[in-house]
Amino acid sequence: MAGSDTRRRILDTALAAFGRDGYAATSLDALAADLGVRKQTILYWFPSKLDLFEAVVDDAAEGLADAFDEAAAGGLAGLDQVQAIVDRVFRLAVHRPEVLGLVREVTRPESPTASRLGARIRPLYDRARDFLMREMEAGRLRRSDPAMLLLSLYSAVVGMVTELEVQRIVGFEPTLRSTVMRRRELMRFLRAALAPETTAAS
Amino acid sequence: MAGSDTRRRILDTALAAFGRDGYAATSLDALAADLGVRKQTILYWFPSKLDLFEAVVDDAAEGLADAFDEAAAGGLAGLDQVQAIVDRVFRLAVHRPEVLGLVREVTRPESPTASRLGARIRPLYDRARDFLMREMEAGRLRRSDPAMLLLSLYSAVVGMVTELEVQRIVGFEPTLRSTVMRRRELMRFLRAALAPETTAAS
DNA sequence: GGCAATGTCTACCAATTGGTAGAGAATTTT
DNA sequence: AAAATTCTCTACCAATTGGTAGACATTGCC
Repeated sequence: MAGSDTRRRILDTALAAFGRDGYAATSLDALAADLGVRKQTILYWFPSKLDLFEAVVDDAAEGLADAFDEAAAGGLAGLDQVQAIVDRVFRLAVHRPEVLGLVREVTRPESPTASRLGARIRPLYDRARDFLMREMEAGRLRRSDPAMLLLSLYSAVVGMVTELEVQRIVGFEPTLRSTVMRRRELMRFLRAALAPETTAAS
Repeated sequence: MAGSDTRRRILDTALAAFGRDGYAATSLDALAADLGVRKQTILYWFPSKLDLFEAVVDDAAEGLADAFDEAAAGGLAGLDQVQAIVDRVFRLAVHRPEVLGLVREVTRPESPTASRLGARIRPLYDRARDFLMREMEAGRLRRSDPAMLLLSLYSAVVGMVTELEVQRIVGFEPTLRSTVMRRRELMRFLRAALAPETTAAS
């Protein structure tokens, strides 16, 4: 059983490293040093660096799917459901920022595994789109192209969560408090954009 | 004069490579091959890879600043000004996607040059914040924390523009038409979020 | 023409990279 | 206890990395 524990530890450490530094900037030697183990142990569990990366991507996708499932389990509707998902993603981002870093890493044009993550994410995407369409149909969300809307949501959320460094660059140090404020601001933003028009349409 | 032309070509090619593949995944040899030149020529113009990267960052920041200046030159107000900037950034993203790829690259936590870009971007940031505050004051934009709002805007715009690959992953191939639609969708989003409340305040 | 400066090149180099081969513990199975 | 399996290790390796030293060509200047 010690073996599969090693495997688990490798996956976790690799996720952190790939998510933080990117694929190219992460060397197996450095990873092994972090783990207190030799590089060859990593190559025993994963035949190559790319295989390891793919396993990490699968693992991260699973984590994301779980987070969504959890947020969707409450059976909420409309903006409340959106809020629950945003909350959940933020929680994930706070205590495992590497996951979203990895998403960012894998969604670059040259990524050899973009299609892999795509396949893993696709079901989530379809579910989310169905949800949005249903809610629009029911008049609980403003009507618009759900695919486009999802991209907007994705960009806003991942952007907001991932680009913490921008915050630092621009002068204010990210604290727990400021993170909470960011989430609140994002929700204001989303509410304003998603709420069905209550008065006259323009 | 052939010399400074080489320098210019190196900067352009390096910007494309760093923006597309990231710093670590870009080798000087590959860059040199792209340029039809030897690596040592690059090292003649820029003493080290990191120096080259910093020069590229400066160059990109300058390009961004120019784009903003151009968009701000019209002297528009409120949402019209926001729209002009979004339009301009989109145009930049369409014909030089590497610039925003580089922004993404440089805004990761481990980036050795985050502070560099920060210093270059800071004036733009201050100007934008002043603009937002003025417009809120004048009642032309919904009132909220301008710093937070700027981060939201930044995330939404860069996210939307940069994460083209997500679009691909999720199934629809980015075309010029779809890019235009994305911009329109983003503007709807922003208008909804930024427009001053015309009816009762909550 | 001689000369200095500029710019690109060839020839290397030490360090690091991902990866192979296989020895040697430790554990499980028989 | 012997044998087989599982796991981690040492010892290498070829290729690539960023970078140095210095030769060679080209240009403009006197």
